[in-house]
Amino acid sequence: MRPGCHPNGQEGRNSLRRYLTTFIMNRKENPIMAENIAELNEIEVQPANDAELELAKMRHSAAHVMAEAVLDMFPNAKFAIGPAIEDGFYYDFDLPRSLTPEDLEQVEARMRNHIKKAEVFTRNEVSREEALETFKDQPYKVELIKELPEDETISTYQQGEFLDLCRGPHVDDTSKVGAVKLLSVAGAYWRGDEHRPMLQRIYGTAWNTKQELAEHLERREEALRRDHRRLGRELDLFSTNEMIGAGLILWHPKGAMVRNLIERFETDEHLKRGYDLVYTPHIASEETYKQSGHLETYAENMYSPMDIEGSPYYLKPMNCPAHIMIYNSTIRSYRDLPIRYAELGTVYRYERSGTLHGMLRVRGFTQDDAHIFCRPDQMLDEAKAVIDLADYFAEVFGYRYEAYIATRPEKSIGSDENWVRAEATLKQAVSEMGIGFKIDEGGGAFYGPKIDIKFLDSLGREWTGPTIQVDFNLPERFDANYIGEDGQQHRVVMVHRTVLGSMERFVGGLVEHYGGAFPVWLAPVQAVVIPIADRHVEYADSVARRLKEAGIRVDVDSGSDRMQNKIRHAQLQKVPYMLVAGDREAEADAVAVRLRTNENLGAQPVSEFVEMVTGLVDSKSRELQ
RNA sequence: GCCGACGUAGCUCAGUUGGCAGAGCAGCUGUUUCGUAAACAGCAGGUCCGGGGUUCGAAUCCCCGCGUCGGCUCCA
Repeated sequence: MRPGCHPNGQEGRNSLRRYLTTFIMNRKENPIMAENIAELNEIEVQPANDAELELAKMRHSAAHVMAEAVLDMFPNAKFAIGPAIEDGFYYDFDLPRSLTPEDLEQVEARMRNHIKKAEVFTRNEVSREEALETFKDQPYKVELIKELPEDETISTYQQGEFLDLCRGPHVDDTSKVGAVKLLSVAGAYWRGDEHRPMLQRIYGTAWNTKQELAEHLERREEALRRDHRRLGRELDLFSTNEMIGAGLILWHPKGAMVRNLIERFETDEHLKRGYDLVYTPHIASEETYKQSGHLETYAENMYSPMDIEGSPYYLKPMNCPAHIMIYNSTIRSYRDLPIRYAELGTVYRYERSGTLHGMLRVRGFTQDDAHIFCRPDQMLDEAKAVIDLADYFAEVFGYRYEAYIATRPEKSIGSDENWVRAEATLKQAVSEMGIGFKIDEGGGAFYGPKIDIKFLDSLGREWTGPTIQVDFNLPERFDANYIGEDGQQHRVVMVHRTVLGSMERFVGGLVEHYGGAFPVWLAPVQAVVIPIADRHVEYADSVARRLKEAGIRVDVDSGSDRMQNKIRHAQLQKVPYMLVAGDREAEADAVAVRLRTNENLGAQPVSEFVEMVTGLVDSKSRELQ
């Protein structure tokens, strides 16, 4: 965490990438693990049960088989590490040339050969000296051996011609490796350090049966079909533009409608829950970020300053300094607290070009930001109230979620007393809300502990959700106080929190969660009226007028297409309702209601349809009837 | 930022050895007036990502830049 304010929550979107990110994070945070290099060459996943352990063992063995195949093709290959990961494995190689997709096919073909031969995995324990001698031509292995703890047993595994430094375990022989498919080649820094050599990493997936492999590949296909970048274009929600610039989102009318509906909902909800709305500028003077500490520790994420009559000003990367200024604009009494400032605050952060990703990782975005200023004794209730809000939003959007409490990192500021109290308070808040949580040991910001809530979407993928962070830093830096009952000045407690994160990221995630089929209350177009022939257009228009009066977002498809094609078109746009209007309907003041689920509800009086839809909208139902 | 791949019509893509810029869908126009996922015909649509170079000639080869994608790093 950086100093200053709450996180933007910009994690990779797919499970593999997220998994790896998490893995690397854990390495950094756990020096004992990080020292245990041998483990790097084995199984990175934390198996929950025996079956998962067996699967991970098989996948790790698959990595060895892949290395064997690569050795066939490149006798001088240098080998780095090849662990099992979620759904599969990878191995990093240093090769004389870049791998092509054709190479990948060849590696896979050779792997199948080795698997067919049932080569036995043979374990050998060797001394450090023997190991160094054996791997003297393998600089990465040598580095690993040298860093193994003194008392570590060093073992090697061999199958066929391939010998690797490895602690195991492995399957008995290569025939036990299941259905394998190589997925991609990518660059990866040796030991994740951008100052060290770039290796070539081959990712593969491996399953016990062909059937499971096929199912996994189908899940990948499904994720691809739901990709918000693809749906964003197909449903005309947003775009980016090379001229405008990378990482800057253009919200088209339909995407803007979805966003606006969410913003209205969330703003109303905040007002109901005692937040005050504020607006703050997009730029602020250098002084601001000197005092907040951003220029000390967050400068690399900030854009170069612009000159205003000789003074440098910065595009804001966070909203908190401005909010704290509003707090400090007058003397506060303990009676005024808590004060909750909410703002859909648009911030700009420099992200390196290679990290940009659709709407999920961008350079300009709008946070549903809020800062709560309270007394220490109010922290518990405030934290609980935020959790309650998060729980409500999760329910409305149909996410399950998991909570993590991130505790004090080694490098941190603030008194022990403050930390102990804040951590205890956050734990108590989560417990009292009846929510299970995991501890992210040492994962807190240096300026305070936090609660992270991860949303789990319809495909079981994790998304950064609400965060609640206690901040001991900014109130100090900006001398933010209140007058207590004792007439003395006291340091105010500041809590940063977002519930949705950023609108870009949240809507992007929501598109994938729903697969583009928004619930009725969020659908940019809720219904399309489909006149069967030209003579029905007038009636269709009159239906549309009545629906619009009732607040329903409706289009009339009065083109010359046949009804079938109009239905197809509305269906592909994932419009919830297709209202067919022909002679029979015009006669009966009705519409024939077809759902995007292909269900046909038959003819309904227009008034009945309006009632049904407004009911579903008011309740924010995810059902269509 | 780094490694690799890619960039041709709104979208998906083809384009041979360097020799006239192509298809399907979408769009527009006309015909058709149809009962639950694609009527028929015609027309129009191009800075072949941008800039520079090689060449008689560049979408094609070379260099630089921009963007996108898969990862790494970063972010959390």
